Amino acid sequence: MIVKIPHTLAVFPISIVQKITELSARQIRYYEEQGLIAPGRNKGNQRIFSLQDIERLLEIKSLIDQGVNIAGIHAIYSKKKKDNNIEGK
DNA sequence: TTTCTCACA
DNA sequence: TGTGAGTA
Repeated sequence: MIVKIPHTLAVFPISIVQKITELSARQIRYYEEQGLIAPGRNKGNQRIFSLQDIERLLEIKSLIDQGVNIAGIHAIYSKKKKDNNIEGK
């Protein structure tokens, strides 16, 4: 049987995200603090990331590598939202 | 053991 | 950003 898993389903702890994105837990938490990502929380107040969160983190990572700062990334994401609105209509 | 928050280098 | 302290 084939089961479709939504990328929005958050189930990964920060240790897994750390390995996949190659970012430090410090950076991941910092980017969340800056509003770049919005992972959920489990009962123990621990962050739970979805595939979408991980993909966003990978994109942020590449941007940081290119020398883009938090403000710059914010600008890029707000622009994307705009583009989506345009193409979405 | 692992993750969390907070504070300091 | 990294790291240590004290928790849950």
